[in-house]
Amino acid sequence: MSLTHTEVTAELEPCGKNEHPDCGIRDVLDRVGDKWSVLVVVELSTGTRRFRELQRAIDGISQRMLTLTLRRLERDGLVERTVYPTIPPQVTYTLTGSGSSLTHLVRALADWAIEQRPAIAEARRSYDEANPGHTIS
Amino acid sequence: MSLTHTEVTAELEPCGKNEHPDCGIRDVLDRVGDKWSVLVVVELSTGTRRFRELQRAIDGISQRMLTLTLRRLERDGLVERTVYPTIPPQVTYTLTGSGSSLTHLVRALADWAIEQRPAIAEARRSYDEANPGHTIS
DNA sequence: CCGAATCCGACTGGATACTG
DNA sequence: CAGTATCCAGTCGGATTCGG
Repeated sequence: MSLTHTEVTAELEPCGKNEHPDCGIRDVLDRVGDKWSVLVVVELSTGTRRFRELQRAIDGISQRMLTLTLRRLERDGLVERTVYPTIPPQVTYTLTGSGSSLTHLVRALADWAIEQRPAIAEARRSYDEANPGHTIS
Repeated sequence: MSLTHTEVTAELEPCGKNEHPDCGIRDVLDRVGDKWSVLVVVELSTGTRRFRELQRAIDGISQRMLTLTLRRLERDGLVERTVYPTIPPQVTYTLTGSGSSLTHLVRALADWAIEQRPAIAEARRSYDEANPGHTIS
């Protein structure tokens, strides 16, 4: 549960450097940074959900993306998939230990986003005002 | 600096729900989840950098992506851009207050990634072994 | 050195239809 | 219900070229 921040941070820097093209953290962070993965993890942080429940809860996700996201999370051992051979079939998803450890970070990130949102919105507004027609976003 | 986790977390859940399509946090998290943004922030967490320094430090980034990433970060008020009208031109980038507050989260995320990497790698291995030819990634 | 602009292939992801 | 498969428009991002 405790994230043991100590000493591990020392290994952080070389990850983006030339001398070490890809230390394998990239693909892990990609999972975290994924648009839908975060929302799925947040939704599952409350408890076990079925496929349709997730789709209804997460606005705008297609069944294709939900399937892919869940498969990837399952592959990474963050989500456990349980199939009940009933008719109609019933499948439930729940966070594993690794998955719920991620929840705290996701929440911290969301808190940060909520906290910084006004400042960021204002920064964007003034930037766009100072640079009209500057296509970035 | 303190992230005030209290009470803010309560507003987290509705963000992905149907009743609230997009509460504006999405685009903020998109910035965090961006592949290059994270690396740029990490690199700048050490101190001020010039354009070419960043490009050399971050392996694999094209000048186009570096420019776009820096512009977006600047637009969001996370990075400050300073131009020295010398010849040849010199431009430096440095994290703002908001930017460095993000650093801690990014580090926590990187720590988590490093910590979970072995488990995730093993989970992927066993998953791929159990599901051969199952194109996901 | 620090970019902007254009081209273009590759991948993403939504819509739809179909299976068990 | 819980997926899989196919199609296809939109986007991302690398390579290249040019300018200040």
